[in-house]
Amino acid sequence: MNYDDAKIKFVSTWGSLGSLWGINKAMAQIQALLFISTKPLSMEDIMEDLKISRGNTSMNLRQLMDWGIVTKEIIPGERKEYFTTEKDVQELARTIAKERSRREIQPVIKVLKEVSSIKDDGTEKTKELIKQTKALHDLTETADDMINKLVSQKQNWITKSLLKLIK
Amino acid sequence: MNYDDAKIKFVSTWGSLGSLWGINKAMAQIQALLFISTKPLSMEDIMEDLKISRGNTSMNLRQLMDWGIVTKEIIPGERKEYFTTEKDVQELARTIAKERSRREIQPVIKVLKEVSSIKDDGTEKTKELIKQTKALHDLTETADDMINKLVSQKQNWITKSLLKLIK
DNA sequence: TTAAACTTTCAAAAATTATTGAAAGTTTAT
DNA sequence: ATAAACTTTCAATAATTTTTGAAAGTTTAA
Repeated sequence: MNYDDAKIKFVSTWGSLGSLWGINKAMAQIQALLFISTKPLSMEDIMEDLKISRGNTSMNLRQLMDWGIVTKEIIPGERKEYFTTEKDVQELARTIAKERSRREIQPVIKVLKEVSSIKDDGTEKTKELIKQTKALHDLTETADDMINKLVSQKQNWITKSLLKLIK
Repeated sequence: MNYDDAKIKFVSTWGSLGSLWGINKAMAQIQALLFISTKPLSMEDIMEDLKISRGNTSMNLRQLMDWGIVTKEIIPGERKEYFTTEKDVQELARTIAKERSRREIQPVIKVLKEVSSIKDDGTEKTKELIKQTKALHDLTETADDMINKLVSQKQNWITKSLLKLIK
């Protein structure tokens, strides 16, 4: 496989993985493109490479900046804006995990807490609802905590030794 | 909040969380309904409760069974089929993590391995592609491993002590 | 202040994904 | 073998999400 094929394969695979971390295809592809680029890219560059419209590029770049994954790079003397993505995978993972937690997991935890706190009226179905949503609440909270803590270890050694521990 | 409101809130929240674990709304809602039900439910019951069509119910129940989360329950003397879901959250999480890994993460790991193994032709861009996809490959593999291992601990104490370790 | 270079916005169109419902299929009882 | 009770399938439709492209907006240079 040559460079161009590998690049296309990587960008499209990473794009389709977007759903896994809750973003759309174009957004994931733009990030992928920046991730393997040796230099900042302009909107032109991205549109051309991914064959997507200017509007689409603009909107998705904005979202990526909202996520804190992509930053605008001002190149002195240049009129155009250039973009780069976080190049360190650990840091990237940390940012994504944090954002997903904030955007999606926290609100669910809140609802689960609410629902599992309703008054026990003594009926079997109420008892079951409370019991099951409480269990889900605990699990979700623990998992969220763990992901955030693991992923925020900047040094990799802790992760590695943890992995050994649980093997 | 009374039982009915709590139930509706839980089912719809869990449904919208479907995207987080990669399944559609109806599928997640059916699972939610079964999760808090004190007894197995028939297709009729589910259709009526969620106000969805017979076809939709049938297809999504099938998918839930494919995931290994829902099982058919035969009730002696009854003609209808009844359904239940895994009631233990730890086991549920284990099953979901395993399936997602198999369906989505493994194929990506495979592509990352492929792409990061292309021949280094000495150019800067090729070096960058190889370096970055390799880093992503390692991260993805480690994360996948970790999630699977953590989640497959049936006893909760390990999880708890791990959490303490990394706090 | 003007105009060129560039970016953002957003209504409309296209693409994708989910849902319906009725016909076809299956199982069970008699 | 028949019919009733039930489930599955799938083409058509509906809902949702993504993308486009052109007009409006912004910034910079002269």
